[in-house]
Amino acid sequence: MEELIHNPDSRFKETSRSLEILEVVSRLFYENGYGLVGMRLIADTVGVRAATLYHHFNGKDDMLFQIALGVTQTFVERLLPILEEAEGSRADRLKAFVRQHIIFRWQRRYWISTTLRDLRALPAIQQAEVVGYLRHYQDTLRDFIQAGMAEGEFSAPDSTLAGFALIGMIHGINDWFSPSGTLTIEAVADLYADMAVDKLLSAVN
Amino acid sequence: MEELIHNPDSRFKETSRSLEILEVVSRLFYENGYGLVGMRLIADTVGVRAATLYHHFNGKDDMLFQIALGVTQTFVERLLPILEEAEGSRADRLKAFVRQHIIFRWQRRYWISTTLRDLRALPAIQQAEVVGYLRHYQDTLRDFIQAGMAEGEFSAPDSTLAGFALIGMIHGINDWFSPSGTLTIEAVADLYADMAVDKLLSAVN
DNA sequence: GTCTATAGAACGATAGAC
DNA sequence: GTCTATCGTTCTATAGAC
Repeated sequence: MEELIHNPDSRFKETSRSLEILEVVSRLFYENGYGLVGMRLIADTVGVRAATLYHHFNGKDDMLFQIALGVTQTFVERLLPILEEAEGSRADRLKAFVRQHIIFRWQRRYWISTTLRDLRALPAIQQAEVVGYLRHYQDTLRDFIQAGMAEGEFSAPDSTLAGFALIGMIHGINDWFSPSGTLTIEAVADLYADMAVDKLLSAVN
Repeated sequence: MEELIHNPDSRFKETSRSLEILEVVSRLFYENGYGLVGMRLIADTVGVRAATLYHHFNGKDDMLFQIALGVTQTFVERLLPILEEAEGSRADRLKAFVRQHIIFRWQRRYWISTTLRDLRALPAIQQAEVVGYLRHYQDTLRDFIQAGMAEGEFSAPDSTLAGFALIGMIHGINDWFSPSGTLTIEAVADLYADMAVDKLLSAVN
């Protein structure tokens, strides 16, 4: 298994030990599910005693919240701007976004899967903060597709549904992709970007 | 919340009390996650004492296994045949399958989400039995798309990737759909079937 | 920052009566 | 088929030493 890129979110820059722990925790949550992972298992895997974890985090749910908020904020701050800042036509920019989105999701799959799967275990106010970023992402993509439809570059029966269809395609990849298969994640990203823009949203036919 | 259709799987036909309990359990697992749902919470929600549950099931993991196997078997037995038995062209049959697939997934969303999210909590041999049905589903859809490409009715850069893209679109719906929105699940099913067949897999452009 | 020790509650599961 | 009672374990979290 390749190394996962460390989260460069500035919230962690002065406490890299916390980030190291969260890398371990996110993988344990991913593999076992939040509710089945105990503080003792986390401590054993990190290589400390359980009590030590409470020096770095307020509790198990605080770990989950930092994982969910960290990866969601980072996604919105680093990936969404591609839609406006990439080179070329609207179709070109959407393809660039889809490609980077897929690669990001694979690199951060432990954080992302944990977020989407176990978010409901958090208190409502913390859920709402994360969901706010997710909704902003959905809305931004819908508006981008809507604008492309108005300009005649995209075609879809409904911009909201087309946005969700595209998101669904992308989100499903981590459920089946394996780096030991015939395609790299970069190759999958390229083919999906083509399917999404040249087929699903095509205005040609 | 509307009533969910009862699972007609014959495994439950002589013990409908078990099925009633699993309807409650699947919703608790869906809302809280398998690991965070205790036998006492299940018993309280069903309206019995915790010990009573062990008359119907071997344990909590047995409940999860019956949910996962039941809904997966039922899907394969009832939905996959639509691909061959529906009326019309290959494109027509795929549209019918997509529509029924989406409606089925919404009706059985507690069972299905629990299955896909918490399957890894089961012993490996039980996981494998469920995964066998899921792989059969993926393979059948891939072969159907492949055949349609050979006949010139479908077009895609890769039949396996196109199959996963379609599955991803469909599976994502339950993450955002709400019956209180502007579209019914049947309307979403129709629009997605059109997007999948006339756009994503279109051979026209 | 990490440790030992432990509190207090909740966990899955079982025995045996009715 | 459901109950009462309970066993032994594990859980999250804290207090306080180093």
